[in-house]
Amino acid sequence: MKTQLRQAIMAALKDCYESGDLTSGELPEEIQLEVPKNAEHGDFATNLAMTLAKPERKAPRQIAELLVKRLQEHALCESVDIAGPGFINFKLAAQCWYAVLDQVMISGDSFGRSDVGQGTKIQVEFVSANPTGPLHIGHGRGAVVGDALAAVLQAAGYDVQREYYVNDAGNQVTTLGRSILLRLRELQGEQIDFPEDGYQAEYVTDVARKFRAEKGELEGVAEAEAIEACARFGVAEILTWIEKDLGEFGIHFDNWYSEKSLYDRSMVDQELAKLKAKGLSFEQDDALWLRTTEFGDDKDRVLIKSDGSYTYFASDVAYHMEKFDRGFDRVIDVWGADHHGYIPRMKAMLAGLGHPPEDLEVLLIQMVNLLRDGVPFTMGKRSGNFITLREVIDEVGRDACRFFFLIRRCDSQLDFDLELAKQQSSDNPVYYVQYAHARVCSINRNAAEAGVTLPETGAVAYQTLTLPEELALARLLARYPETVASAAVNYEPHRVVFYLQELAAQFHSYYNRQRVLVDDVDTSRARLYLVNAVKVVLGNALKLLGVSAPEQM
RNA sequence: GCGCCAGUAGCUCAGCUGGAUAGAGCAACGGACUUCUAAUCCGUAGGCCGAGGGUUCGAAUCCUUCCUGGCGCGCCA
Repeated sequence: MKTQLRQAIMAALKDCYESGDLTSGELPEEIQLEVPKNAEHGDFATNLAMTLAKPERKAPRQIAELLVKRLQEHALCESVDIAGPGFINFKLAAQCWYAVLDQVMISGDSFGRSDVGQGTKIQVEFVSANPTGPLHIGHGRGAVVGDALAAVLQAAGYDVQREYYVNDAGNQVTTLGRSILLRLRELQGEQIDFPEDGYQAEYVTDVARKFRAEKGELEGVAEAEAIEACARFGVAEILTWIEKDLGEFGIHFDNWYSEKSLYDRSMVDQELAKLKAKGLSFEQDDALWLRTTEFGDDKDRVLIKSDGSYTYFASDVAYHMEKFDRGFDRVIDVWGADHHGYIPRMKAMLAGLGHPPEDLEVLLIQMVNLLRDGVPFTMGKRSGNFITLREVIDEVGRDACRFFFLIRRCDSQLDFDLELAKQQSSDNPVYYVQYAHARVCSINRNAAEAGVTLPETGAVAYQTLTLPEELALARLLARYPETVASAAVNYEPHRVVFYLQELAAQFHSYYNRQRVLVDDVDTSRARLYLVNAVKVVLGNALKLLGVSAPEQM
């Protein structure tokens, strides 16, 4: 709708210049159109006059009058008026807006899809929690935001892959192995002095118990070998928990990518060799460093430690280079905000290897402060005092939980009070939106009983719908595709959430003000058409967020 | 000390990349169920957009200096 109008204005303006009606000012390259906050001002507005009228700096009525004449030829505009300092308001003809209803009903599930992504191959890597323990609440936020972002990108025409990076190499895995082994020995009756730096939580004992049941006891096996066996078993076991929890949360990955496999395939050494060949790395104090300062980092970073082992950064270099080798045009990493200090070195590494740093976009997810009755939890994996994602889902419910995580811009912190989320579950915004969907379904059931059928096209609607709130609903529906597109381009899935709440609010308001099923058949059918268009959009948007759209509540 | 993110109604937050009189939801107060689901709606009240300066026709939005809160600044992952 906006695009159509913009094109029409541009064409009209061009006409004006070519015919010599307009001489002052310059033809702008693009017209900015805004939706005025106050609907009385019109459906769209532009500060075009401002641009054109310089240096007079006043709204030229002449331009507006010429424009309206041209636009009326296209039957697009009902009126054009000049308002405020340099503003021209375009009030579109009502049928323009009601035409949207047909678009919605014909497109159905695909209404809202666009091609702004132009098939760009993009990877969203998210969660990627270490497989050393169950997912906790903080992972949940990253999981939902990443998943919804991927869905929004898909809807906007990007070619999207969802990936989970499994950190199955490195110290933390060895620590896990050692912890399991100690618990195993404990189960075998040994007195164990459990170390401070081990994983102390209860689940480690569960893994040990399972290991004992499946693999028996580790008699006469060398310490290092035993730890390795426990570690592998533990990682595999915990990954199944993670996958299951995410699955119940409605999240599925296209690919699980093993860090260990990078080493197994010598990928890390290969990439480090490339860096060396480019003269980007150097040796100092028995360690290998990457000269990231050359590309804007604060200090140089270690790739290989003086004891010969690799840093996490080393495998990340290989991992990210490999992503581009796999053909992705752009790569998004969803990280906890506490990792933000890590971004400069990643960008530096990309720049060093000849990739524009913009190809990597890091989405930082701010902390979730978990509360119960206003009292904050302190969380820490090692101490074992943490709330798992599963517990939260079981307590709050999947739909409410997902919606709650998405309701904010991801770069602001989120207070998550379990008791509040539970107690206020009926006041939760998610039910508000779902209820709107259920209400339309209910109307449909009543319509079927009364023999009122849904019109094939919106023709009836155009003639019958005259109320301002009906027009407002149509206009809001028209905004949905651009909402999704802007959410994708800006990597901000929360925009869809706010749109949904607005749509639900307008629908509820309309529902309370006007009956859909009335004595007059034409009116009933026209309104039925309208509310079913609302239902389609509610359903599409909820699906993007991974929240269910119930038929009844 | 340096860096990143935030600061908008009593509380929790939007504000579409510079536009018109800054918006929702909770909480408060007053109303609406013999009518398609009251998990809803309507109304009232609530503001130095953290503070100062700058950029311009125009700033919550951009630049700058402070203040406050959170998080980072390892040969940890």
